[in-house]
Amino acid sequence: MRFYDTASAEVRDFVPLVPGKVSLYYCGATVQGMPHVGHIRSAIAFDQLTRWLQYRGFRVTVVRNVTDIDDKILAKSEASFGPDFEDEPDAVRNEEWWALAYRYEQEFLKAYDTLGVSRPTYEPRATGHIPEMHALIQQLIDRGHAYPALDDSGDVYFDVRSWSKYGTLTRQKLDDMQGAPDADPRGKKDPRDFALWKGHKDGEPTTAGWASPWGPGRPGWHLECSAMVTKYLGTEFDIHGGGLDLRFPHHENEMAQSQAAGHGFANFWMHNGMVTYAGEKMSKSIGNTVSPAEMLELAPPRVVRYYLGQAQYRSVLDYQPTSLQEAASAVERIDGFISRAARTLAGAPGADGRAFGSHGAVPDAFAAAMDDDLNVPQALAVLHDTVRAGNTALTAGDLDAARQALTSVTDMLRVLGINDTATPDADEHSTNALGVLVEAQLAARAQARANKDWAASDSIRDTLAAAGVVVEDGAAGASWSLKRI
RNA sequence: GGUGGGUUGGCCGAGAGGCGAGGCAGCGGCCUGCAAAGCCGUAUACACGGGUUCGAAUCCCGUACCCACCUCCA
Repeated sequence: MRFYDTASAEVRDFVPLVPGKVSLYYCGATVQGMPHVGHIRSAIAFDQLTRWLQYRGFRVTVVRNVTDIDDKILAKSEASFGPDFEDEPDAVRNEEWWALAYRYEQEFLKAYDTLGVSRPTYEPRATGHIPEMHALIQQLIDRGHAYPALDDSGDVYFDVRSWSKYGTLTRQKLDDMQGAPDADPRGKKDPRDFALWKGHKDGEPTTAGWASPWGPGRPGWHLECSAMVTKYLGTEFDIHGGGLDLRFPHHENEMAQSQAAGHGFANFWMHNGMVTYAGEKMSKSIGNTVSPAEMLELAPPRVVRYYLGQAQYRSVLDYQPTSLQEAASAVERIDGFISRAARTLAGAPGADGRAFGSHGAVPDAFAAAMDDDLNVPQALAVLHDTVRAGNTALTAGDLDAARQALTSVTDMLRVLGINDTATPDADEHSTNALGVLVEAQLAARAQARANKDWAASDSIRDTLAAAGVVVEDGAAGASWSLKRI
């Protein structure tokens, strides 16, 4: 198994620190607004990674943080008490920062759940880990890598000049970097020094301040992740993930402060590519975001999941208006095979006695693709090839081959997180009112066809189609399904 | 100024020195009463200019354009 490691800028063999176990931390959301599909793509990428590691037999501990305190959350909450607040349609008036953060956290969770992102093992909130952060800050001060602000702001800064390895994650030299735009020294020794602790400011709610040895305040963003990852995964762990845009400064700073504290920290750094819209990065500040909810109006969750997960995780994914339709067609093709195969194989016990959908193994080519830095596009090619082989087997009446393809396809779908489908509609509905009515119509149509009354036959088919029932004629008579997409 | 990535057929999207991944759309065929679904077939694709090589989309040099990060950002 090989993954691209951002720190070494190469694809390397992945060997877990502890045999049989993998520890994975990836950056979740700063819950200051509604999720957009860029956030979800990241979660899907690391969900695919998790599922693949699990398929390979590893016990995976997944940690995804929630940043529930930061400047924007406070600013938005404060604005919500103002007279002209209409930040966005979903915003709520007079909302305390912690309520606002909690509300958006729930929105993220809902989106993750809907799109089949497995729940992490732990999902810690920054505000719940203040003592751990204090300990880490103290450690850095003791080691000479952090200092209380030279002014009276109550901030505590990381001293980048004290850490010679600063910049190694992103291969940048301090002196080549543009000066921090807020060149306001604010009591810093170097403008690039970053806040570990932010002193409480007048006007900020008292609920957003915690006592500390350096005065009341709240944690800096970068520090949260370092403190939490250490609590849940230890001072050294296998994989740290997140969006490509987090490499600098966030991950560079995390790495610096943790390693300066003497931690081994991440063995692998994995970063997912951005989702763009018309070639531009999707982001709140540009205002070109597409929300999961908007996509879910256009396509069912599995199609959205397929779409957001179909590209290799490191590549840019450019959203086009037609993208979801294309994904829908691809998913329909897969589902069509599963439905037909399940229908044909129902009641026909397998040669090896296994029931429909039982767990088997994924094709070697699929496994090889996934092992190679999660090459999902290539894995999907194997999936589609298997679907084709399965369709051919069904046509030929080769039930064993069809069964094998079906098992294989369902296993691949499970790995990719687009499973939980394909209970054939006809079975599902055969005993309820809809099923009885449709079957009655199909019986009438069969009679009309026997009489070669094509007009009557087609009329019934058209009526059913208008109601969302798709009729297909096959060798064993007509079958039907509900139009899904 | 620094750092990283990209430019593949109508569209999406893999690959990375030598059989034209896969999906979507299109076209032709088989099947069908007609459809649908499925299957089969179908493309002078690799930004541009040089070079290396028996052979380059893939390596080297140069050029152009695009994107991301260096500020909050998945």
